[in-house]
Amino acid sequence: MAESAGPAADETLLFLTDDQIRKGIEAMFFAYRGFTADPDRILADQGYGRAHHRAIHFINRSPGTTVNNLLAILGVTKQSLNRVLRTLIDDGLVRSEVGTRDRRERNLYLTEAGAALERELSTAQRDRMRAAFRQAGPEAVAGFRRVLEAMMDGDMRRHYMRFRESES
Amino acid sequence: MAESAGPAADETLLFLTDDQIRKGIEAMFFAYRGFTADPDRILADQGYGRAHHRAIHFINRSPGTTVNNLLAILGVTKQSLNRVLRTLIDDGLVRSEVGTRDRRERNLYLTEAGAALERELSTAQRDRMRAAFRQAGPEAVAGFRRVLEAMMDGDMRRHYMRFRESES
DNA sequence: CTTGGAATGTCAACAAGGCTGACATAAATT
DNA sequence: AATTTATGTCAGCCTTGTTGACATTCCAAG
Repeated sequence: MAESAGPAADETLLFLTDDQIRKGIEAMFFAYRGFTADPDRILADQGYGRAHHRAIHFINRSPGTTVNNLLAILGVTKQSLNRVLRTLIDDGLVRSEVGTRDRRERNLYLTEAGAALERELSTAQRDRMRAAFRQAGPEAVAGFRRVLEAMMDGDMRRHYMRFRESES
Repeated sequence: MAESAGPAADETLLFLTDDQIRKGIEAMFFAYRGFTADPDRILADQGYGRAHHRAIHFINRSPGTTVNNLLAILGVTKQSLNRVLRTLIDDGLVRSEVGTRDRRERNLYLTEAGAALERELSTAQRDRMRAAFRQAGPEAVAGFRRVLEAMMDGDMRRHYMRFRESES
């Protein structure tokens, strides 16, 4: 188009200037701190960390999931996950059952105590998210999700979408 | 209101259901991985980590900033920041000047090499962010920012806003 | 002007949680 | 029977968070 560099084009693409993008980057950085702040506090009290939260969250989301599945979602090594999982199992928050279909697999479930901690963590995190959602309004929330989905890596989007469907 | 639990209310508040919120939480988790993936790869090649990226980013954003200022923004202990800063200074990416007004302070600047790495990192990160922004559209971007701003802790929002103003 | 406290930065040591590599075991598959 | 797959474990490394101890510098109260 002849006037693609004209003022009209500049105006419609203002959200793509380096400055706008940089603001988006910092927004992401600062918001993620807030996003994890409340669970982090609770976890610190119990001697756990963010890694434990992630494991608990995804075991709760899909009870009976296997170690391998969890590895793919969390994107860490089995050694790293194993250390976290071991403490959760030893502390009686997670139950690991030998798979029935394939007995090499371990199916992971939250125990009652694990579910209790999960509720405590997700309540804190949801409260903040809910407040942010309410304050921003429904259309902002839709935009928020659209941008985040476009920002994911393909693999991660697959895991995200699979969940969205299963819970539609 | 009498009909606050009626179907109309349910519909307008659908974005506040536990399910919607949980999707927001997972979107945040998966998107943050994508957000840091590209810089992480570059940094790993050079033997640096995310902490170095953060320091470089904020020194670039406000040249001459003090260590104390950086501490407040990054939300880590001075000892932790110092280690990262030390390697950056030793490697000639950051210059630390004794403050003129107050000689206890150190004013931090990127060297030419530091600025070059900063450009490499921010280009990678901006490219992904720009693609996500373009794909989602301007209204989604506005919503994205509104939700993220509402999600920040007060302190962090202050740091975020201060920057937004200074770069208006 | 001196002295005590506050601010700032550095050094040392430790912990969490990533990583790699090597290896064992059991079960499924070919 | 041999191979592949899923899982677990040991050992060791790195980054990046933490505390504690300490040096330097500034400022303000006496």
